[in-house]
Amino acid sequence: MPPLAAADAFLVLEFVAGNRLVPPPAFAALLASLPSVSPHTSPRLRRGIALRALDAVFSLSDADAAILLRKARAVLADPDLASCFPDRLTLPVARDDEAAVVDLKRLVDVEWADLPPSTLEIAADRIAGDGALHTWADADQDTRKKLRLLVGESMELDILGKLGQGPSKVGADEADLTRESGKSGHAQEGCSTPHQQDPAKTTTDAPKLVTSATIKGKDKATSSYVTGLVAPDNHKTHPVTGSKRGLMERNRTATVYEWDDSGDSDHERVPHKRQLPTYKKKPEPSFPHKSRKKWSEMQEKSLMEGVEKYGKGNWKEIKIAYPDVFEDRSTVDMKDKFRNMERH
DNA sequence: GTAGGGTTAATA
DNA sequence: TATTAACCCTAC
Repeated sequence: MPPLAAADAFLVLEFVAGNRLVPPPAFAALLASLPSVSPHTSPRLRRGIALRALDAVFSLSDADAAILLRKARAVLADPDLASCFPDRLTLPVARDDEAAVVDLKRLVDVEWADLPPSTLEIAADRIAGDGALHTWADADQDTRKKLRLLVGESMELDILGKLGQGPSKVGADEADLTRESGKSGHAQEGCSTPHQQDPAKTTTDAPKLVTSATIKGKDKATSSYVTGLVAPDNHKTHPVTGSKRGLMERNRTATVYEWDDSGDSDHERVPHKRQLPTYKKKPEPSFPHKSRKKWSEMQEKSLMEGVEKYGKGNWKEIKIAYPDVFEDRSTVDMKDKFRNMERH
């Protein structure tokens, strides 16, 4: 895989840094494997790294409350963090150290919950979330093609349906889309959302925190740990609709690995001989097969009608002709069903 | 995108 | 256990 461009590395890092579920070793490995993201940093990225530093302090199981407070105080005293937590996140004054630690943990939880969305999440929201209608309405033919690749046909159907532009405009029906080509496309602008950058800061500043030891050796690292997280399988069809899956849709056949962060601290690694963190395979998800759906009388009747009207084998035309009836049936389903019906 | 063989789950 | 409908896989 070619190395990520710095701007793309920023997007990945900014997203992952703010995800508390990503364990420290995985985050450290990601930092090491990505190209330098300087100077593309953001308040979210700095806050994410700062909160990770505090989480690292609280993860010290063998330290008593006084030690935890001292370490947390050191993190909060870092000048780089002052701008991250202007108001709420200050060392609480409590009756004793243990109570203060509890209070601080609670404040850290609140800060995690209040992290602003990442640039990637904002972009995703614009093409498939709350902002999707506006984006799709403004998109021209070419832009919609790109958007379709990202969200998948079923999501596109949903969005166009809400726009009142029926399902016949989707997919192969390029003629309809062509009629709209006069409009100018703005959707892609969403992908170039300002990165909330602070040009004065660089990521070489932020990692002065607890994670600094893991960041120092990052320049020459080439391992791409994240590539093993999810297996791309987007050439397959959608498990329910039969349509092509979008890049943003969950792939039920993907294998998911979890980082095992037990006893693996980065500073223990030998320079230039980086150790891959161990990982364990997650149990299979609980949906091994698409649940069997019996064909309704309406579906059977419409299928027969469609075959009479459009001819056997023109499953796609029939599906388009009865969008509501065959919403949850793929053309393969329809072919199989008709074959079954023919046997009687 | 479609056809046809194979597999699996539900039902008698 | 046999049958059948629904679903999957692969070649074209």
